[in-house]
Amino acid sequence: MRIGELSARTRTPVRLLRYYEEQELIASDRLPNGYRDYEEYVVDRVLQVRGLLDAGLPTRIIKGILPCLNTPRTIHMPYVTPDMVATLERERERMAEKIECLTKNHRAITDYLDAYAAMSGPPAEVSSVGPEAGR
DNA sequence: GTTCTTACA
DNA sequence: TGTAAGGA
Repeated sequence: MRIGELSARTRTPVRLLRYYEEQELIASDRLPNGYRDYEEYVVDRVLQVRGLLDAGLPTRIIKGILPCLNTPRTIHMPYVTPDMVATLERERERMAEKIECLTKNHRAITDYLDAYAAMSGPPAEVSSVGPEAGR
């Protein structure tokens, strides 16, 4: 598939897809006309990269550990260096902290919403507010 | 109409 | 990253 389709299927700006390729996070072949041609698996690859990026990992790190995260989770011992293991452990810890923070804020919002619902009456009152309200 | 590279705000 | 320029 060409870059436009990959962009649509991953909801990722074309600009970013080219950037990921520049950072060697994804690969592509070239069509006779010079257009990029992507394999089907790249769709999942892009989604995974975005997930990692969202988790706070820099593209630099992702480039290094991506091979370890490929599915099926085949561990290529020959290429796993102590350095990579250390990086993975460090990132895992960072993610755990982020999850804690998110969980905390998720609770705060949930509590607020519950309190608001309790003082503003039955859900039926508020359910009339929205994109389709008043029609 | 879609994509490409390069470069600047 | 967004966006524009100038081509193919």
